[in-house]
Amino acid sequence: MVKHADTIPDGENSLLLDDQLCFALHAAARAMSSVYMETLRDHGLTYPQYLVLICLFEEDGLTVGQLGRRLQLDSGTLTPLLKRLEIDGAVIRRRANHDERRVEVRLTTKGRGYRDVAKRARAVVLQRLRMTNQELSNFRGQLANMTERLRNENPSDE
Amino acid sequence: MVKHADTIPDGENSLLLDDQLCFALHAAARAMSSVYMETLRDHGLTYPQYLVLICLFEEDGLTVGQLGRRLQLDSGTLTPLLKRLEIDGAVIRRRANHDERRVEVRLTTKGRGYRDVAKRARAVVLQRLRMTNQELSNFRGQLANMTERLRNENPSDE
DNA sequence: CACAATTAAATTATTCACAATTTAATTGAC
DNA sequence: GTCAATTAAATTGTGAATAATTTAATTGTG
Repeated sequence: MVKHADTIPDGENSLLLDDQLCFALHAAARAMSSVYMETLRDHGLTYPQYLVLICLFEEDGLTVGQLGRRLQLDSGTLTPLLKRLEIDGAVIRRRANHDERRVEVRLTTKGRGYRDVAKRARAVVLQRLRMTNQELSNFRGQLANMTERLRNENPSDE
Repeated sequence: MVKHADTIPDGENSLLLDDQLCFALHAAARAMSSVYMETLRDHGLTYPQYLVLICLFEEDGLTVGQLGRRLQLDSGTLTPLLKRLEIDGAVIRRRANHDERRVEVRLTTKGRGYRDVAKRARAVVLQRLRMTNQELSNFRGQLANMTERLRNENPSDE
């Protein structure tokens, strides 16, 4: 008897690329990054740098650790990225007075100026997406929900 | 008169991190990769290598270019990745007879053996997600739809 | 046939992601 | 107050993503 389960895309066992949620997610994330880069590259910024900047627009003077918890990135990623932003003149890194282990990151005038670049980059993305605020919000919620479940070691009963 | 539009998360102009679809997407993609890695790392595989392998499970003997079109990756990413898979003994790369510019990638017995690892990795993800096949399929469709719109240079009327 | 244009893959360089280790500052137990 | 434990960031090493360039094979035009 030859089983041909492998050729039946049943959802549970399929390994077909087009059935993979993970591939769709991976592709979407890279497409999103790519669209942001169209605008950002003219200003010498990268997409992860954009994410760091909007964190600082929201609250300036965060430490490396606070940025890392917010963005889910560790110092191995952030330290060199922040050094590049400092060389560019967008931020200043300074050891905290009260605890010299901490490094505080502050926007310069040039750094605050990137706020307009960020808004323009975002506008391009929104124009392409053509989604209503409601749709955007829903989709974002679904993604956040999924992320939370993926991060949850014990799915309810293990 | 002081405008305070910046502090009102209106969806259109907000630069708050939690309002960013892009960040939710970025975080979800990394969380997904992380869960796959939990299983894959025990076998010395990475997540992008997993994606290449399931392409080859679906159709063996693809060329570098065909893999690239399927996964949206160029030779700068694929060549070193495939060399690592070859060193691992999972695939063999061979110039095509009829056109020596092409490099065909074929699974070895060891490579085909990773099919079980791939299924197990996928099972862990599905268990965490706790989504029905219908939900998975819908979500995948939404992501693919979004990717297509992001890739589309001219959104209908430019 | 000869030679320009095209195609396929590889290479080089920059940046990001992440694991593992190291260094330095701070805290806590005694 | 001393010293172990903890915390914060930096460093090191590997792999991946992408742009730009290079090399080699093939195709097409004359």
